[in-house]
Amino acid sequence: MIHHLLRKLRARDEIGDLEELALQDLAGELRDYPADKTVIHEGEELDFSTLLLEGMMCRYKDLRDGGRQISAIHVPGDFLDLHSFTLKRLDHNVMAMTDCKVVLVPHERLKAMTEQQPHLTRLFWFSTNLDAAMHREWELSLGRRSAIARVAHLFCELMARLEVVGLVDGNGYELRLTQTELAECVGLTSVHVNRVLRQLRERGLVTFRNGRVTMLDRSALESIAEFRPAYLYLDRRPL
Amino acid sequence: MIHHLLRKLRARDEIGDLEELALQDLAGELRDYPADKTVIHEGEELDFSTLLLEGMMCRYKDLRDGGRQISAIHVPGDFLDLHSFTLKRLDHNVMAMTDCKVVLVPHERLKAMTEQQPHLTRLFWFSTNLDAAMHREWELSLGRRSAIARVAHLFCELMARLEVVGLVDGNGYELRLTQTELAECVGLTSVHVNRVLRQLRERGLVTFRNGRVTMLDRSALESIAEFRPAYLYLDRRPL
DNA sequence: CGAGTACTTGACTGTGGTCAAAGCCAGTGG
DNA sequence: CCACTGGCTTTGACCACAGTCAAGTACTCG
Repeated sequence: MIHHLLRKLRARDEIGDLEELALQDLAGELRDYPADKTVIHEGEELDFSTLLLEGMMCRYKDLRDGGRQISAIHVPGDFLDLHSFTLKRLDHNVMAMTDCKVVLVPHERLKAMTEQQPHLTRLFWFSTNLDAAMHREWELSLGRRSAIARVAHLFCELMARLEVVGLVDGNGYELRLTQTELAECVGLTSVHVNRVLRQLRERGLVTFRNGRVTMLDRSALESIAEFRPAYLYLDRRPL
Repeated sequence: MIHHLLRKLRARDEIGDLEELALQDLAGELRDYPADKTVIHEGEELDFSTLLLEGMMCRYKDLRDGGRQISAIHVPGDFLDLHSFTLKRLDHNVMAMTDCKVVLVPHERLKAMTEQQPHLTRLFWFSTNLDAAMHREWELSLGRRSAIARVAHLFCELMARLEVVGLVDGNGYELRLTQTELAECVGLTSVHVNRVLRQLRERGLVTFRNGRVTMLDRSALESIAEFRPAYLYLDRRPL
């Protein structure tokens, strides 16, 4: 069940058999969420964290005028809100972008883990720091990249992250988002995202159709995005 | 010496006397950095984290075309790179924006802390999660707020954070940044930041002159910024 | 007092936003 | 089987916010 999480963690450090058992013991209630359901609301008190098993989810914040910014996309193996363990409530909403399966991890069990498993604790800490690193890269996109580079960068990031958990097939991956949701990730309007997607297609770089991203020329795409995956920390360094 | 850090942590949770001693024992070498010095370079291997004692520092990333995005500003009491404890190297640069005093904390000692002090470990984990929360709020600014709201929001955030560590005097605070640096925080050009600052001044909201921010009408400023400080987690919740 | 840096302002430009209409497609029900 | 619905995508015309370029001003510091 926690197979994707294990893949994600083992891409970064060794995990012993006993630790694997300890991880399995964290798992609590299983839940299914339908697409478009907001499952955690800003400010709500939480006593569990949520591990995504299947599907894609996102975190977002709204502005008074209806503007919405998605601050992170999550793929299987990601915790959506591991940070709620120390923050106790969230500063953002969490939504299922597709039908999803998740498993809840009570904060009690996480607390016990911090008392008994310092190495796993450091790995979980790493995992929230990795989220922060992705936030920083998105800040760079939102603040300084052109529209086309922002969209290209998002496609490159998701390709790299989905490779880690084995969800890339062939030269692309499933991505069941609307253009409006894409726009909410990259700080553009859906109209402009549509124009950018056409450009990317016409220049033979990527296509995004029928809920699938297909890389036509990955290295050219990474080049216009200035995608340098170092911020994803994809190598093994013992913690 | 770690007085600002203690204020910052005690704003969020109780810290016992023994824990205070343990925190003091973390401190290693003291250093002074001059303004504008980049003190940590992207990718560099690190075996210590840096606690800021005096002055202001920032983290930033560059793009090929010379574009620069500042992803975080740090004030006294902040760790600049506590996340390097689990990440081992950084995905961004760190620069002193003013003359600064810092103290280095060897990762070895942090590791020992994770083995012996689960409560402090959770507090430090909290602290990196707080950084991530600020990143998310900046993503919202960069992606969706208007130019004037972005600048207003930054001024409001710094006011709130400096209050915590006692560095607000009267109705404002010292902020020795150039307009270009401000622009690099909010994803605008320095020319446009200049125009926005004039507007803020003429509308009687804030002034930013001679390295000082002066709030003329704080609540109006917070309103146009849509500043809601919940994301700073300024209340006490036991970890 | 001169050099260098930061700030200020104006004229012009361009990227991306807004508004609106039409097309497309899957799902539903008659 | 087809008409209808509603959500998503596509396109065009026009607009505006913020960028660019350039010149001039104000301060500091040496």
